[in-house]
Amino acid sequence: MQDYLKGLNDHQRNAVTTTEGPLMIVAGAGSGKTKVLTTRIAHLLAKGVDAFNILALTFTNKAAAEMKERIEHILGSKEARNLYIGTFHSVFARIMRSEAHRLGYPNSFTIYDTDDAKSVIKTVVQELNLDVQHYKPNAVYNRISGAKNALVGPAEYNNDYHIQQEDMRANRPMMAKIYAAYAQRCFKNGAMDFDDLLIKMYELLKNFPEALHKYQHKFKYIMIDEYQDTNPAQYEIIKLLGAVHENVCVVGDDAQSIYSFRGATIQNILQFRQDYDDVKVIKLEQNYRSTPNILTVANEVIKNNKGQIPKDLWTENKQGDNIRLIRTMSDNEEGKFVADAIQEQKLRNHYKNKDFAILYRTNAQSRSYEESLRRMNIAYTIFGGLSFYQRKEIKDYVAYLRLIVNPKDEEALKRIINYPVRGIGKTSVDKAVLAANENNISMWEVLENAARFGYKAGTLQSIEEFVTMIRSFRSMLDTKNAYEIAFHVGKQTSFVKELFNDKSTEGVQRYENVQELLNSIKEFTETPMSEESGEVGDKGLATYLQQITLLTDADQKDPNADTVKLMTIHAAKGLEYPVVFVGGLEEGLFPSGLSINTREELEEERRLFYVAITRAKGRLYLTYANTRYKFGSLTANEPSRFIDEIPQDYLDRSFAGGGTRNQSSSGWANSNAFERMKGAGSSTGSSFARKAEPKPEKTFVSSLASSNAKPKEVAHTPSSNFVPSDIAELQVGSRVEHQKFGFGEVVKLEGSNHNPVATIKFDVNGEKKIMLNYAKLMIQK
DNA sequence: TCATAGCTACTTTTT
DNA sequence: GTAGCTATGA
Repeated sequence: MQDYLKGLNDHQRNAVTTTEGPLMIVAGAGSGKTKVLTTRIAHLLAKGVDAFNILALTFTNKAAAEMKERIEHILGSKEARNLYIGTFHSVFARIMRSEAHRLGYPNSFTIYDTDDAKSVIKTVVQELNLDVQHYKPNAVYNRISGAKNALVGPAEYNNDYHIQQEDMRANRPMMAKIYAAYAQRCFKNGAMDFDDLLIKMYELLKNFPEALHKYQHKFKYIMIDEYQDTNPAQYEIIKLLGAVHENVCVVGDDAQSIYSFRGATIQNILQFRQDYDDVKVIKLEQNYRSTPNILTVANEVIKNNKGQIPKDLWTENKQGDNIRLIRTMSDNEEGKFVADAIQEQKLRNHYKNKDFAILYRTNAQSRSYEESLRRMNIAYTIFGGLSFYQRKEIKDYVAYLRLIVNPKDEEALKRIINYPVRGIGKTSVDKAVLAANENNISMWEVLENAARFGYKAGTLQSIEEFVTMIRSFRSMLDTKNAYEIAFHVGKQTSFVKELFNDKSTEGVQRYENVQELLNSIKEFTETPMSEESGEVGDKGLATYLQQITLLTDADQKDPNADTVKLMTIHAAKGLEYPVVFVGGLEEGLFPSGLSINTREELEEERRLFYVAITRAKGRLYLTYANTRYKFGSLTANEPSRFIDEIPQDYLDRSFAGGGTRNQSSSGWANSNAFERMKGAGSSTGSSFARKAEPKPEKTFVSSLASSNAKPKEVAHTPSSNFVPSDIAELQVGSRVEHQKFGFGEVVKLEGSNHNPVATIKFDVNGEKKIMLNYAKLMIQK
């Protein structure tokens, strides 16, 4: 037997050596899924299969990179670099680089990220003379994305009775029009959004038999990781690609399906068994990761979901500690508790920073942990949130590069045409966009022929200079690599110099970021790629741009650094840590208040909780806070319903509420004087700020400033026991306290369930309409 | 045409 | 709390 097969259990080995025919591996959490996948690929290669004939699709770039590395390690060779391995999006983007022309796109097409896409949507909504407030880019984008992931094109969208009914009910009758206009605009811009990468791939295979034939025969072996998170578009593509050889191997766990908001459907698992003959199913049920305690809790929690694929996850690991459940008074104390616990565990059990992960439902929650960790001098890394490439200065720079590669890219053009300021303002830009639409040409073409469109002499000259400059950059495309061009652009345009001259802290940071960007481009041009280097523009700008758009924040940070890792649960999928903290176990946050309206949504939240629990190898801490700042205002929260689903014998409950005395009680004496000053002009001089603000002077200044700016409003300082009440209990006639406006009486309740509005007559500030979703009100009892 | 200040609306999760 | 938009004055 080959060495690499020795460390596998029977089921795993079976999965690895079953190379021919459709195969479904149902892999429970921690059952060695990645190991099986990588070994299976290594096995194929060892058997003599050509790396060029293997396609492996993963969910993240990180997973792909890790897999490659492991395969190389098993084989001890560089053969793995020739594998087609990556995310659906990146693999298809790579293929599209040489096939897009068949669909009428330039092969140098641009990939629009979510921001670009929303910006285009906004533009088309405005051009259709619709209200952007009503057709919010965010909502429209999600709707269109949903359609695309289900392979519903603009025409079908428009003709589908149910879809139309839905839009009517949502009072968005123009959705189909917007969808069509958006798709057309992207096409005109020579751009694909994330979803297009899938859709266009599908169209390519569906409508171009030569292309289908080519890739069907190229990819003799197909493997798909995280299969439970694939959507119908991905499913159909795989079905087409795998139709000839039928060597399709999918690996997934229905209990870990957490991306239905992105169109993923567990249906794909059921469908798979129907679409192929003789699907072999192998279950991996032995867990190698977690203690029995953690596993039991996870199993018990997920039992509350209906219709799981029957699975019996077990382990031989030794018992371990109970799960710890900690209640704190506030999000800040939650952060403090976690930092303290990390410190304690490091001392007591000799853990390193990298043994800890802090997981949460929303990115916004990272703040309190960050502060506490920083205060305790514990090194940490946050994954997620704003990616490096989403920073303004980087997007600006990249926009130049994008425009050079693809002048039709209107988003890029609009971004930089007047950055740095060159006298082509909003009016001139609007005019160019209009002219482009009227003549059905790109905005760039309008600029190239600006003289024909009646610009004033001064503007015309600016435009011509701009066009000349971009053209000169473009002339470098064929002869220079990405770095050379990027460097040249930075030198020729003055915005880098402007950044350099900005000596503010942010300015320095921005300049450093730009330098980092250049470094990354340099690195890109110097890293060797696969043997297929004959492909179009390997070290060219286009390839570079494609790569960075598909890179997420998580891909840019070192997962092996000795730091505490902070990330959302979504981002933690596939990872494991000796000690895991799951924070914010509160109703409305986890499960999210936006996902408790249907059974399906709630079950997905529960699966998310399952994923969170099963990240832990040895110790698991669950925390929740009684109060938490949301949108900058304080809210009170109930503990999450998921806590009740945990068998209570497995839980050690405790309360971490100490250490705040100096902030609330012994601060009274000092604060009274401070309060009197701060509350000057307030009708409620007796009030006291209960907030444990680390910087009182900030509160002082801002409240002073606001009372100066708005003399009409009398400042109010919330009572010491101010905790917002549940708005559901609000009635006409209720006596309330508002954090800003003071005391008053509810005169009227109106608005929808989702957005209730109360009219309140305040004692000193008069009648005001208050949006209850955002306001902080305490009902007086 | 441009820079700034102040206001508003919003926050799930991600390729 | 903050990004992004609008109104304002230069």
